[in-house]
Order: sequence, then structure tokens, then C-alpha cells
Amino acid sequence: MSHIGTRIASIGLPHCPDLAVRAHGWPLLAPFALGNNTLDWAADLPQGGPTQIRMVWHPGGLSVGVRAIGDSGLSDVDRLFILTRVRWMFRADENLTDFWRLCRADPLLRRCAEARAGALLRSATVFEDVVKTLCTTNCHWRNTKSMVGRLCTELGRRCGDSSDGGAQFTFPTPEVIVTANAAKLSSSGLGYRASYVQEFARTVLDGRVSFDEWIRIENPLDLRRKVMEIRGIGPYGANHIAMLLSRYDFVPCDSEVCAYLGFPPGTDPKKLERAIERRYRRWGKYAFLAFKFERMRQRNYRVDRGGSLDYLRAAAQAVGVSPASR
DNA sequence: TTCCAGGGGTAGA
DNA sequence: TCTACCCATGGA
Repeated sequence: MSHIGTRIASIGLPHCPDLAVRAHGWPLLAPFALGNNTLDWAADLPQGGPTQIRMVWHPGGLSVGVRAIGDSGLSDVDRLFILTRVRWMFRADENLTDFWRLCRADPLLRRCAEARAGALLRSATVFEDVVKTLCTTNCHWRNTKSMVGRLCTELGRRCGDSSDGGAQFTFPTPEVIVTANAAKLSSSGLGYRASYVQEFARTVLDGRVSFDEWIRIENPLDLRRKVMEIRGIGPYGANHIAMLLSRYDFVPCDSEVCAYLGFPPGTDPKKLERAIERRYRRWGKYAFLAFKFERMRQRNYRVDRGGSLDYLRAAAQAVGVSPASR
């Protein structure tokens, strides 16, 4: 394991970073490596190139320490790059006070407000989050982890070893994905999704997709429509991407949601959508967060099926439940 | 071997 | 707008 290197900054947050990391599965995907209250990120710095960045926090604390692992001196440009990305990942500018106000009036989610839960970690770029979302469709979560991991090891740049001892690779840029051999991309586990990923990278490079424009869209329905213009992104994917862009109006209807609401597998998605709309109507633009944290209270909830119970312990306890005992 | 998963595209009615 | 069929993959 590399030693801890340059201290970059401490970023204050309006919400709990520990819960932002532990409340969902995103930090388990490359180019992240989750440690004990640490998250390593394989960053591709504009001037310094591949560099491991370590984010550190205390459970219950409201700040994230940021360090660059190794001895390489960082330029001002790289420092600014790192801080901007880390602030984005941890949603440092997000205001969840309205969500917490609703939580305080709710017997189930009252503790979310006390614990300052609600923020969910996202990737360093919107591009990366869209590609990862494409990798969640029609496959097991373990397959998603494998797909994203192989995408990084085969097309990313090697950074060094993470806290768990494994090599870390950066997430491939749109340029690299566009020029990658299509057959190789497919055989790296993406399967039929390879053409979707490659086509998306192409639209990003030629400017047909503008993430700044997505972020500026006010009406969540318009954002949904815009995102669904990407081939491979349907209603589930669009809702998921909207959530990553801090628009929580819609719940991504997947097999988990279906099971949670007590519907049999294969239930008509429109029927599911209506059920969700009825159930979370009073949460308005925070419907997804209400669903997310309500589900976390479920006794057998697991952020990462097949993963460690320790991973979700802090999050589950913070919102008022004992960890799953399966 | 078969089934299924954090779905979605397409053709045809 | 709805339905049927197809799409790779990998673990159980």
C-alpha cells in the first residue's frame, strides 16, 4: 500500500459523508476502492496524469479530508481539478433541508434528518455515471461491478495500489472508449451494451450531448426526456441518471423496487410507476430519497448483495434500524 | 442446463 | 400505444 502523501484540503459538507458513501452501491464500482472510512479514487489529473486520491472522514462527521497518495507534487491546476471533482462527488453544494423537514414529520424517516442522511456519492463526471448506469441494466449487480472494473483495467490508466492492495485504474475517457476496438469492448463483459457505450462516448465528444445543458433543465420531465435520447437509456436509466444529477422526483423502477413494493417479478412497469407515485406523492421532489431510505430500514436490506454487512451497518443504524442478519 | 438480473430497442399490429 | 421478441453476460 502506498503511503499517505500530500494533504490537499478538508471539505466541509452540509450532510454526512459517511452516509453518502455507504447508502448505496456506487462506491463499490471502479475507479473507487472503499476502505475503512476512506475512499480511494483513481483520478486522471489534467497535468499530473494518473494519481490516487484518498478521501477520509469520521463517521458522523461533516467533512471530507482529501489527500494525494504518493510524492508527486501537484500543480494548482490539478489541485483545483481534484477539489472540484470531490465537491461534485460528495454533492457539497446540495441543500437537503427541505427533505429533512419532511423527514422530521415522518415516523419512519425522522432519523434521516438527525443523521443528515440523503446525499449519495456519485462519480467524478456525468459521463462516467451514465456509462455505469448503462452497465446496471439487465444484469446482476455483481456483473455490473465486473463490467465497470474490466472497463477500467482494460481501457483506463494504472494509478497504483489501493488500500485493499489491488491495482487501481482510472475510468476511461470518452476519447479512449470511442477509439477502442468494438469487439474488445464487447468481450470485456459489456456484451450488447458495448455499442451503446461507444455511441454515447461519440455523442459526448462531438458535442451532441451537453451535461451543462442537462443540469440547467428545470423541469424533471424534460430532463428525463433529454436523457432518454441516449440509446440504451430507458425509463429506469433516465430516472437513475436524474437522481445522480440531484433530481429525485422519480424512482428508477428495477426488479428491487418491484420486490420491495410486493409485486411479482415482471410486473408492468407502468403499474409499478403508479404504485410508487401514490406511495411517495407527499414527498414531492424527494420521492426517490424517501423510497431509498425507507427501503434501507427494511430488515433484510443490503446495499451490496453478496457484500459485507459492515458496509451498511453505519448507514442502516443511522436511519434507525439494526443491520440485516441474514 | 436453465434461469434471471439495479432494462431497453425494435418491428409490427 | 401496446405486445412480442431479441439482446450478451455470468453466477446460482
